Amino acid sequence: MNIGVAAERAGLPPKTIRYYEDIGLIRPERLDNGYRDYSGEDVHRLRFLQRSRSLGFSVDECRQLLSLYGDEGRESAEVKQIAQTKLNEIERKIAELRSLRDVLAHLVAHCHGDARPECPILDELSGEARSN
Amino acid sequence: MNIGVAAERAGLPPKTIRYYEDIGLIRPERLDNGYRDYSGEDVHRLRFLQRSRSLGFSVDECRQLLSLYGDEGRESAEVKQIAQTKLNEIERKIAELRSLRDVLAHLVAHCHGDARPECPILDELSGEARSN
DNA sequence: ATTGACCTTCTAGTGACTGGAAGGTCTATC
DNA sequence: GATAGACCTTCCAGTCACTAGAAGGTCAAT
Repeated sequence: MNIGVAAERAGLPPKTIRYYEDIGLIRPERLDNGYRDYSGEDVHRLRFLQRSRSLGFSVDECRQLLSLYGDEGRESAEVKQIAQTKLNEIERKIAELRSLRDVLAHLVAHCHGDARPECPILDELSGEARSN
Repeated sequence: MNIGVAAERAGLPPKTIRYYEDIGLIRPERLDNGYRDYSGEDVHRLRFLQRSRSLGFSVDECRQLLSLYGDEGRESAEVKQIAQTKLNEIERKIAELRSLRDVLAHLVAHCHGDARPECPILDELSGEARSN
């Protein structure tokens, strides 16, 4: 099938699929006219990629996962390790964003937000914060 | 003062400071030997940038904030608007990451993580998930 | 024959830096 | 005066994961 159909089935834009080919994630057949020809298995792999990317795995992690997926002799421990590491990363990002949010929420709450120039947000950013 | 000293005082790498100059965020004087010469005020602006970047504002938002900071006739409402928008973005990102985390944590919890190849994580990514 | 939708490759741009190369300058020491 | 080392300069390229756009080829239907 053509890239447009494969794209729709995989839930990925054609441009992204060509990019994935560039970086060696998939190798579809080619027709005589030069068009890429995707098999059902190719679409399967593309969906795998779409799902793992949307779960926050990097392209390189997706490459590893895809290779493990195709490896009959894999050990699930290896997959779990990758997922656990990603989970830890996500936890760290959440914690970081939460503390950002707290600081920002505090600043926003203390700014009048009117026509006057006085602004605790700018004061804080400039390092001239009056305590609270 | 030289860029190295300014960098240390602002908490930014020299490379980043040169980049900020490239994109027009600061314009230090130049000495006869071609070296950049940072004033106390320059360092102040750099610290402002360091702080606002670390709070999650994009460089363009920092540019706006910096311009508001230097504008005597600003209205704090405008600053508050920028910060509130950023706050909303951060909230959205947190929510998104939390749902990612939940999915991933669920998968990790259900993977044996041993020497066998069976793996619910891969099953899910491939779309062959057995319910739970 | 022509239209329009599809496909191809290629180049370049995104954001916010970061690394490295090649070379100039300053300060201190020998 | 020579040299070493730490600093400074500019410029180019790379990061990540695409995405936009240009120029052109192919296909199916009218």
